[in-house]
Amino acid sequence: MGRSPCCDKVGLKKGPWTPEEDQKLLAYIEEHGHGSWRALPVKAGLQRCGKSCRLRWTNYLRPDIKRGKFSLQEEQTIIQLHALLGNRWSAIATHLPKRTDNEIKNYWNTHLKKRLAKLGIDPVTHKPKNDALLSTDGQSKNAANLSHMAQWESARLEAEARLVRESKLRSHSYPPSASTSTSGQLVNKTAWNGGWKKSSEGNGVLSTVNDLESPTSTLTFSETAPPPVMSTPLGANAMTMFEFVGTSGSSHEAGIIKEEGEQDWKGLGNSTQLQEYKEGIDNSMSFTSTLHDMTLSMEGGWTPERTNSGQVHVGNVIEEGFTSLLLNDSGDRSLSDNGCESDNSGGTANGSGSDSYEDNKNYWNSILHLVNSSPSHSPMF
DNA sequence: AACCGTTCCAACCGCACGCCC
DNA sequence: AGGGCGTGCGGTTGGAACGGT
Repeated sequence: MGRSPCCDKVGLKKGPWTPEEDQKLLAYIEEHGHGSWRALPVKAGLQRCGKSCRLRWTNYLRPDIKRGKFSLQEEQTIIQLHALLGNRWSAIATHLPKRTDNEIKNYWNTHLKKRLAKLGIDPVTHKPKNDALLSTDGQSKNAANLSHMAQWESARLEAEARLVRESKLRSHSYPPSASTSTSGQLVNKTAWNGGWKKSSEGNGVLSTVNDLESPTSTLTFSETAPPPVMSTPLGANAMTMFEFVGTSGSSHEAGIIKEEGEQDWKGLGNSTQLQEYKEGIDNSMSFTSTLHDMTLSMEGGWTPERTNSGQVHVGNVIEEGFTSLLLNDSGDRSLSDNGCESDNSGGTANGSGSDSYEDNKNYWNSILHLVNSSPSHSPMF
């Protein structure tokens, strides 16, 4: 199909946005909605191309954006989803409410990719770089099965992400929230695009409101109404998976956000916890899965756990398990050539191949569990 | 203090795709 | 059917911030 240049570049400003520009853009969108992005700059009195305005809005000024450090849970969600979806940042972003694809992409490239690499896990394939262990007997076949399943799930998620985007476009009931701009401004709005209205900071300078919740503490998922489409019997639980992400509750107030989270990663890894993780999944987690008809039989007990209860409990079990798995090799520890295989099981530290295999299996287990739980947990389902 | 290398992220660029005429 | 338009998406980059020497 034809492609037109994004805009007439002559005379248009590029580079960082100034507070004044932000203000103009916000004021216009709050009053009129964005409408046609191409037409917006002229109407809003901005010397920018529409694309730049759209980006500034979607990645920064939009009120329903959570900024600040990623929580441990968010990190893990990103890693798990990346294992399934690859660099489909927008699809991943649909699972992380209030995070933009750009932010997730940046975070992946600057933090998570390196961390996985450090662990000896290929950030592209999410397999151990030393893949010899997987190349034998039925394991490669299992990997192929998983890969096939991931592709299938990926396609499904993509379609569903589209649906959610469409439904979001139709939805216009946003609650009050705050967002920050680069200049440190805080903007406080109550409506957007038919629903948003500026909350009367009449002086033209959007005010700093000290008592606003910090960006990382404003995430409450009741704010985002489930899309009208694709309701599930578990609709009310749709947010379960993310409920603890960035809430003002324990994790945030306890400072368990990224930097501290990294410490967490370091502190959690040991074989006992790995075992607890496995047991925890067996005992505590139940899934309603769109994949439940697919049997994935991995050697060594790789079986999808599922009950018929329809109840979903995704909590710290999987988080900690995944954390343990990754953190055995994270942080300050220098990795030898055998990378994750050296002592992934923490306390055991025997570097046996079977441990590596077990850990890799658990790594993928955790990912599979995420997939299993996603359809009924994520905001879009 | 000055310099230099690294990290991080906001913003840009170009392609792809869907919709409409 | 095919072309134009609008927008979404993912890759890349520029420069500020930071840390080390």
